[in-house]
Amino acid sequence: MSTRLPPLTALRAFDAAARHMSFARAAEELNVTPAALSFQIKSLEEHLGAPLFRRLNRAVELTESGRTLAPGAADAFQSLSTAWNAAKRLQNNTNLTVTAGPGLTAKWLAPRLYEFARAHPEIDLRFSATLRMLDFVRDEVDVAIRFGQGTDEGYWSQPIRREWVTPVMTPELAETYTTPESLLQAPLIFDESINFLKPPCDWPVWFRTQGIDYTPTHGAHFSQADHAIDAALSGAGVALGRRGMVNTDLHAGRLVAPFKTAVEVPASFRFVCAQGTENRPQIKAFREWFFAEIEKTAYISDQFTVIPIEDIPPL
Amino acid sequence: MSTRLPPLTALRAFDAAARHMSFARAAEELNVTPAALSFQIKSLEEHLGAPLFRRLNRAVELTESGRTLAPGAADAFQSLSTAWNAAKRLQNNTNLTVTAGPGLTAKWLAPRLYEFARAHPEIDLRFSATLRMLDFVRDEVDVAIRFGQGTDEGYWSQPIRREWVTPVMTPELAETYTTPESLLQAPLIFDESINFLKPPCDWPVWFRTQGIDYTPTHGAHFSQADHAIDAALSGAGVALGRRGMVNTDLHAGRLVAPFKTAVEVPASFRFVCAQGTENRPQIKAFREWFFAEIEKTAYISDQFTVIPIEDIPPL
DNA sequence: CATATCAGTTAAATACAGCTTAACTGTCGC
DNA sequence: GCGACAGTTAAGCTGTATTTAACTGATATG
Repeated sequence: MSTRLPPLTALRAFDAAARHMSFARAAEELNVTPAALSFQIKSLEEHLGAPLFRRLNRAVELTESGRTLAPGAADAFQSLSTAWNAAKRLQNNTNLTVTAGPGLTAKWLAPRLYEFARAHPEIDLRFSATLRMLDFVRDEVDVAIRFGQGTDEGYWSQPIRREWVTPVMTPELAETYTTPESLLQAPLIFDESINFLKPPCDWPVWFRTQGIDYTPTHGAHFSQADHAIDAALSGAGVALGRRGMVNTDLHAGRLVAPFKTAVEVPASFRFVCAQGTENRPQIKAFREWFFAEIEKTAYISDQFTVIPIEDIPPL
Repeated sequence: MSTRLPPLTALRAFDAAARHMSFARAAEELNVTPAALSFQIKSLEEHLGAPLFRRLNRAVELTESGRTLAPGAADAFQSLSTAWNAAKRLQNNTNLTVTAGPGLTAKWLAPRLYEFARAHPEIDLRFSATLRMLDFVRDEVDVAIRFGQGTDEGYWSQPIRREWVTPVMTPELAETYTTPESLLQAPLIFDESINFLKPPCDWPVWFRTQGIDYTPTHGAHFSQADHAIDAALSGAGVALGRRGMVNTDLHAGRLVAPFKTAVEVPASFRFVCAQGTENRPQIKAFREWFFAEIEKTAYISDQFTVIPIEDIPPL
């Protein structure tokens, strides 16, 4: 049990030697002479009471003891290294790495990147577009914009206003499809990126708000929200657009939402960062800019009657 | 990235301080004076460029940097410690820890413990009865006797002869239930510990080998094999006994298996240890004793017609 | 077959990290 | 106000870790 640990530098030397399977290369990695490394390994072997390496002609190989120790040692130094880097990163107030889903990154963050850079030239902003749930330390990320029904326990989290979906299309298409009923003839575009929601939030649900019982079967399906919006932008059809994904295009007039009923999505975006980091200069700057930027297109939401999904009558 | 790590002793001091939330207790743990610990922390903070602890009146608390570093450091030293202990354990040739399921431990290993101890007085044998799949390093175990359909890739593994099941009961009950058909009236005992097998290996399957279509619904159910055998031993009914669990009692005559048909179980016991440890003195001694002991009751298997489960005709 | 080279070891000298003792600061509880 | 407590600081010592330089023994090369 409480067998005290051997000298840590010796363990680090062993780790390097085991990873490289060469004392010479290990010595190089640690910026010491091969002699020093040889001593370290020898000292460790004395502490253990058994050899860790079998010295062969021009190579070394691990003994059973070495093979037992090596993986744990590698893990340990890996873990120390990431943790230390993460702590170092906190010292840096000019870098900021933000992760968000591919859709939001493409449709909301990327188009505004230039504007943020102009407002905060001292901050080097980076994006990491992934859906993977994240570990701020391991993934070297400072801020996450997450969408879903999850909770953010253990993190600092600020909800962004509620999401809704409503049909969107190019202004040209809007001249043809002027009533909800006319959409029954329209080419519909499906965004599967929010299929995981319960209750679902799809075309049949929106049609129900119009008193229409219709489950469309044909149309283009996209696994990512931004691709669905891009298809709508190209005039390919009518998409059920999520607020966060389409407000930029609605604001610019590239898309229109002719029907003034929207379905509230039973999930929301949250601005998430590690507890206690919310006031680091670059995170605070980004957070304030981010929420101010959202407010700029808030007026769009006011144009809609947003119906909570549970208030929609089944047909 | 390649930010070199700070002095490792300082990191260890930080780990201890963060775990205890007290420099004094950390110093005690590391067998150094509080002054030394204070210097270590200070040195680490200089390397980092930021404080790790906030010094309060009579306590310390972690800063954000400290909170970022602490979990990784704790993991790292934990990992080092287990790996080191595992390597140390390899030096010890007098201890042997064996893990097996509760059933085998109770019905096979425990009754033979005394015999092994007499044959190998120099070896201190310990049992760890658990079903959990194991990590030899983390769980401080040398040998595992595992039952199942799994593979043992990455380990040294030796299969034990095939398992089968056949009805067993006390000699007294055997006077009443002399034919397979008579079992339809017998109180049956169910061992649910092998319910996970596919295809299943239960009463209906054994009855099919006798041309009987019978799915019993009543009877005592046990989640562990040894409890089912204990029930049979007490005369409470007829159990479907697994070879490994009942051969000791059959050999001793405490149980009898009047019907000479057994169903081969589609899974087997394996003797498993870490690669390269199979010839450590105590493991080799145990292994040889173990397989020799099994051979002693091998004659029992010869008394049965063992039918592979896939050869049993469906009814 | 001699020779250069490569990987690791050993010896002796040295530098410095890390430790200790001892005295000090500030706070809390009595 | 006093003593106890938690952590800090200063000065000096100890021993670990490192370097230089020479050595071993195996392998490749001309």
